[in-house]
Amino acid sequence: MSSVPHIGNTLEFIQADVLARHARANGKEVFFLTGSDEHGTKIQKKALEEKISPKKLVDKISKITKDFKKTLNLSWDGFIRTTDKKRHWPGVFKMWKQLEEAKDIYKRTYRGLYCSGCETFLTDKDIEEGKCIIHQKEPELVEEENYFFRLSAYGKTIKSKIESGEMKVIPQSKANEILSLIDKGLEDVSFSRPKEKLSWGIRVPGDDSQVIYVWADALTNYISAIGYGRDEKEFEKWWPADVQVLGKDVAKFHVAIWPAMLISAKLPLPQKLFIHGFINIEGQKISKSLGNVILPNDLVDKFGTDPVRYYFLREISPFDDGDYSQKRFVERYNSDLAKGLGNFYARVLGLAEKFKKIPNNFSLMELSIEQRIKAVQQNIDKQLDGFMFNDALSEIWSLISVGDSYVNEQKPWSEENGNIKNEKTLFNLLILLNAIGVLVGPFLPDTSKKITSSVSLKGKFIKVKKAANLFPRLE
RNA sequence: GCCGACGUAGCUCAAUGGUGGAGCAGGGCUUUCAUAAGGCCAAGGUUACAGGUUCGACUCCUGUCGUCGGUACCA
Repeated sequence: MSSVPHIGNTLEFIQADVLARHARANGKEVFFLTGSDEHGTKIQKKALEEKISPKKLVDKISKITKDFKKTLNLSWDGFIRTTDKKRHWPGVFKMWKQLEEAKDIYKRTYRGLYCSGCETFLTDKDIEEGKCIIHQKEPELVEEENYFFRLSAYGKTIKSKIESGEMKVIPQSKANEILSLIDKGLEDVSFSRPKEKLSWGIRVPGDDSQVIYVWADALTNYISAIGYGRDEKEFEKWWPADVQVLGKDVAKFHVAIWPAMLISAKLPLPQKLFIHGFINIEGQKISKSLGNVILPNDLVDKFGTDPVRYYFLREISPFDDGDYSQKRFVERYNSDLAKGLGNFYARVLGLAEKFKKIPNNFSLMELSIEQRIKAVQQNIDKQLDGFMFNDALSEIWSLISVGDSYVNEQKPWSEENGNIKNEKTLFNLLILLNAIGVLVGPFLPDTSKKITSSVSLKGKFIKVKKAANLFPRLE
């Protein structure tokens, strides 16, 4: 990333975090990795514009990105920077060597139309009537020596891995886009640049005049971070990844180049690639020129971490582009969080606090409620397996409706019921509330903690302690 | 241009070829334990449009219109 991540870039952090927390809750050992790609032309250019060194620039961006861990309450286990010479570079060198050994790296003259304004080679769509669209200048024919990666050799294999489900690409529509590219035939890709053109990067092993092109460098982060090239035991423990979460803009690189590199290096492929869409703001694309960029911190300061997580998981469709709208946010917040979960919490605990002692006796459990909780649990597993964060959440919310209806039916505030009946009602409500608190954990970690620590199921009697309103209503 | 996806209630989205559903918003009724919260009920649709296949089409086929992607060195 060449600038500070906005809410569009942070969606995947939240999604990946839910997957990691959910897997941990199911007893799996998890390594949740993220990081920042810090090399490449864009960084070099941006640094020049800001009149600071590339190192200073990436330090700044990386620090801000790392702060999201706290802002968004993320649970990553590792954060890799591609400028990290100790942890990342050995993996890149090893990968390069493997590709060379497989004879998939070769030197070739690249001939292209170069625009000195853009400081890059132009493609057909950058050129109109022989001139660069941006600079209205005729590009010059430039030749340079590059190392190339034999991507063309791997199209067929990648296709079969996708079609057989060995590497699942979700959603299918994105898989199809790549498959049609493969059918047209993949071309070899340039994997290095002369250092005069691009100095900010990792030098090609054994050839000091060339710098490794950003994709070859950056994609390797997934394995360098977990030990490839420096701690093989650790690497084998974690690779292959169960899932990689990525944005649609980088789908092509992850679904074509990355698997090709892995196959060439004789490494297993990630099992799933989940590709999310983009976020619009009030129906418009995020763009600096429109000035509609929203930073995650702005939202969190205003609404809190869990509500922000909730909105993006519940309101944004996991596979298509989504929209952030202030109005929708407030609607969601009030209906689901304040009047839904927050009110249910206050309602149940308020009732419970009026009773001196609620026996902690599971024989009081209503079968229908118990079964409903179990069903929701299973459905969440299923929904998250398919990355349907929104549907998983509405499963949990259906339990709140069950609870609210149950309160209305049983009227546990009425003394006419007698103590025994009311105790049973409260027992069921507290079990239900606690279950909701647990289930909501991967999505809303803070809220989960607040709920579960309000209900203590340890002794002979249930102890309750009502905290402040979870989600004060917004006007 | 070529390839592909999509178009369903005001909004966000569901519906193996077999009576088009849910949540939210808006409307009515109702409860009082709770954050002027909860519950219940009704309403809301020519499934973009026009044809076709079929006993039967949101679903399959063709065309039109509209929206959005992909079209390789843009993190």
